[in-house]
Amino acid sequence: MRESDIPAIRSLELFREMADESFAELVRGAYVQNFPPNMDLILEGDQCDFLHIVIDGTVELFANWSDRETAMTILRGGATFILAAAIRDAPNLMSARTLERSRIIMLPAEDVRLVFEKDHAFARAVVMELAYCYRGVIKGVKGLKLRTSIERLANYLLKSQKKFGGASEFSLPVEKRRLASILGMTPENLSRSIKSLRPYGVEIAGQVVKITKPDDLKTLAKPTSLIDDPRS
Amino acid sequence: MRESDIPAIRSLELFREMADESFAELVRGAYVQNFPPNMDLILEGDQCDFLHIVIDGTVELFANWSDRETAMTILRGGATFILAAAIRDAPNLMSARTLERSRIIMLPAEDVRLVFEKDHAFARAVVMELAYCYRGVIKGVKGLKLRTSIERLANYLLKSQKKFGGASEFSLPVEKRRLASILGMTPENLSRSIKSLRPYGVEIAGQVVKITKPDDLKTLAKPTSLIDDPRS
DNA sequence: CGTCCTTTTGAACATTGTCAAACACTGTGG
DNA sequence: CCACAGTGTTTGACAATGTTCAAAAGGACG
Repeated sequence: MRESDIPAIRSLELFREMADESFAELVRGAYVQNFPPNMDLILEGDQCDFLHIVIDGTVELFANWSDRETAMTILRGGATFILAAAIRDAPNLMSARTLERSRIIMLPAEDVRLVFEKDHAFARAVVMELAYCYRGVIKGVKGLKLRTSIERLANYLLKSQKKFGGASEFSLPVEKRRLASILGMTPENLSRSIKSLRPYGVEIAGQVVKITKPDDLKTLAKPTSLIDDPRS
Repeated sequence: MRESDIPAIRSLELFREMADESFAELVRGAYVQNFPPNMDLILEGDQCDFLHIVIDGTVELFANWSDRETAMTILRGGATFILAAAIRDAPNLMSARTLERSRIIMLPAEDVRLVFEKDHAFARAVVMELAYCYRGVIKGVKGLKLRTSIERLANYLLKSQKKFGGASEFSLPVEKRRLASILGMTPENLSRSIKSLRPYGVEIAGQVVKITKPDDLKTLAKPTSLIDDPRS
């Protein structure tokens, strides 16, 4: 790995508070690598040898069963993946692939477990991160089980809008067919759901989203911090 | 709390390895309480003051949104709940109620965070437990998104059978309408799904399940350790 | 310019949910 | 012990939601 990567890594929440010595130990065995788009990184069921962290780019976590596939989540800079598997030394429950050209850190899972034992600050950061991920998945399940697909889409749009600073026009950060899978529907169904949001001031042309009646959309979406707030 | 509770608590995985001193500190502020059935324990959105652990009985975690409700999971002896919220000092994402008369430990969340800082063995146990819960939820999402309701039911039955030592006849440990909610369907739909499993050797009368053609059922259910194995 | 992939559209179909009513089970109080 | 209320379960008819398949339209890229 390059020397120049180190400051960026160190400034990630997971590593920010830990002792220099422990950080050095972690970094010693680490790889940093660039991957092209659409590259498989890990395979569901494989043993988990490395904790992965996205520095730059986009990674999709997905899962398969019986010839079906579903997108579980999409990760961008700063996100960790397969932390739980690395900690428990258990097989991965999800596969991962890059969607764009991506830069990724790989920390040997064994080093992670070792440093976890020694360094309190790191242990705390790991627990915080894991609890954060857990809560993220719980929110996802609540959305899936309590909302219709149109409601999920409406809330997704409002959340995206917030991420883009509340602008009334922004660009979808994901392909529609992946978005459909994330939201738990087929691409065809997403296409129709988008149309059915038109009376609520949603216009989507290509990747460009325009929300002209945010209050109407919110009335339909009924967002709540207990499902839709990524922090909290 | 009673002195007589202490050995049972100590033997839980979460506390087994920790120092006597730390354990004493945790137990000092703890409550142990019996609750009648159908008692609300915590409410979604509330601040999380106590880590809860089920000693005996049954607890349902559930969530609400917009006049709808869904069962998230059902917990029995030994299970912790709202660990993630306690660790992060964040609002609960789920509500909890007893289903049967239940005995429950409540540890002040602040004590948990304090002892986590001091005691390595406890910190490790917390991370392990959290990673375990995380993986459990991920498996749940995979089931929801990759399987039809009949497939979920089939796998649920096979899992239950395994829990009962593989007996061809056993008794449902949950009310059907709750099971329906756990599996992500309506009670009516569960009732019909049960019928549609009859050709696969499933007979359910009241709470009594009989599985006469396990191989046929498995062919339909296609269970996999990456979704259906509670450990791993 | 053509090829490949995504997106959209339409029509048929399958699955799941809703509503209303009947039925079964449980526990209570007469 | 029985009648009864209350709750959970099942059934039927129907509506809503979501999927599948096929085909056309639109974009990206060599």
